[in-house]
Amino acid sequence: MKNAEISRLFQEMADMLEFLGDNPFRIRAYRQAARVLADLETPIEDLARQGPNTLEGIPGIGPDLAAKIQEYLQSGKIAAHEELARKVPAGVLEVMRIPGVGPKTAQLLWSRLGVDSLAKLRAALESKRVLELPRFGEKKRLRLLENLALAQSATQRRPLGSVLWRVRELLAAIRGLPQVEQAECCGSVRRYKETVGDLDFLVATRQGEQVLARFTQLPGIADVEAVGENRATVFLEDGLQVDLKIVPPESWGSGLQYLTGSKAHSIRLRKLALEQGLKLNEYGVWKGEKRIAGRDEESVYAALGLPFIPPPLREDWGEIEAAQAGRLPKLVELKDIRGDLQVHSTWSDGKNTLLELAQAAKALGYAYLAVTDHSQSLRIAHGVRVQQMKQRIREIREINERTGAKPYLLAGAEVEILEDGSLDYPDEVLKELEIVLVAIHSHFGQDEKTETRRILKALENPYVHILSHPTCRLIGQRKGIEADWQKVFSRAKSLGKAVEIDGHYDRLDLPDVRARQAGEMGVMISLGSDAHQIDHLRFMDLAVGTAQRAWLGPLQILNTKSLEELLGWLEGVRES
DNA sequence: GCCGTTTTCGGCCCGACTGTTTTCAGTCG
Repeated sequence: MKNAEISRLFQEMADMLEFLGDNPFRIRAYRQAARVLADLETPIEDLARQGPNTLEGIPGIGPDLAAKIQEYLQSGKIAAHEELARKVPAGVLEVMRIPGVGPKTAQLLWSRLGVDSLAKLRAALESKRVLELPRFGEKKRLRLLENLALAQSATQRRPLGSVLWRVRELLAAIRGLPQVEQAECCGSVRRYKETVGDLDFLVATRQGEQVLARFTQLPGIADVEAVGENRATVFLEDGLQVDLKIVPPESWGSGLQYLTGSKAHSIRLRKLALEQGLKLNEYGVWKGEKRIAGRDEESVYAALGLPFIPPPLREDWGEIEAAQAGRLPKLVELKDIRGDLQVHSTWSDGKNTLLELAQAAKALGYAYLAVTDHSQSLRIAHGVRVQQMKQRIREIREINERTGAKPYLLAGAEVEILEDGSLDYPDEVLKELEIVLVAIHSHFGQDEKTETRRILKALENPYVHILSHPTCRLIGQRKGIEADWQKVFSRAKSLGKAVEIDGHYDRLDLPDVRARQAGEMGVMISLGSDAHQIDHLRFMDLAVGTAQRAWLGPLQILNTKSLEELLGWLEGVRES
């Protein structure tokens, strides 16, 4: 799939055109096309095969860019990209990525001081030669030096789950400030996007300046980048950027909408407003000078003739059209979840005993919990040996008796899919288990055909219920395996089996786009926290958020079923 | 460069903050 490659080339072309001072709307067109390509679920080469009209049918792709995509697919390059690369020194693009350096500054630094790398930028800043440039003073010099250091340490987007505890802490601190009427964390966190670039907090208050002054003093804040009347930008000790935006209480809803984004979604809304003779900004929906909505988010959408669109859908992935047509999905919510279908105990690599897990699950109000310890060949995780299995199942039953099966522990396993697609337990063991997950933890490097065959073989074992963390990607660390997902999902569908969204913070696997594809094909989706200790059970929240981003409703999710329904489903899989 | 039940040409989302200015350019979200 070449979508990401072409998207990156268009992005670079936009950067280079910007550096050269080209038409800003042309630049925007390249960025828009880059975004659309990156979000596309279908391989662009499949669409290209259906003829030129199909490519031009993609919003944001016109005749020119369609031709460039074809050119890349045929020749592996885009002549216009190479043409631009000849005019723009390679290192200039990374200089432009330093916060505070835009195209104009980069152009100035390059043409006057020959800056075409981060090393030369540092030298120019440290030697103070930059002060010769127009609109360049000492403050700006120091700020850029600081940003350069920060950029080189921590500007990567991080997994959502790795910042959530920080979000809760900060939100509590902000809500605790005097004069704060309402506060929320917005941005990609509120949309449950799998990675987070920065944190965006919104506060409703009439005393913005006082709130901002206190906010910048909160513990853990290492550096204050900017503070005005209405917003502040700070950095935490680990380099994470945090923005806080102030709106008056009557603008709380429009402020939420604005700060939650996504940018693409907001731009669509603003255009929609203009078409209706209205204006949308963070302070409200306006008819001339008069604010006609903004107190809450529902009113903002209503003023534009739309039902409320839940934040996880706000990506311009068709949610606005669906809203206009009255076809927004009813999304699964955390409160619909009756149990967790992937957890690990001390029988393998988990930190808590079966009993502790049962008690923690009870506190969450779960009706059931599938204990899915690793199978024997996963030595690193102390996989359960065949000869231990009888004893383990006996202990699970004992605990069910002790607790009155509240919650009911299902005897399960996360069974290794071996290199050739065979499973790590013999069928005699599998059939003793009430729920069988299968997963890949090794031999990731196989080609797409081999990997697909491997997964299908595992799925076809009659005792298997669920394909766990299917792509095996680790966010920011491992790309994941190549497989023909269309084939995998279609086989899962015909076998009546489920695929999982693993909510563990570094997995979120299936990813949103793939989960949406599976859901559209009618495959049952199972949610698991993949908890290895009791406080990881809350990763279910991330699994649900990802399911929402995949447009999934409660009926498509296996663990919204009651215990009886679930047991019936599990048996049904084996009978068919 | 894209797009169009107002348009095939003339538009293209909107506002805040900083630093260096003396009214605003550049950058960012």
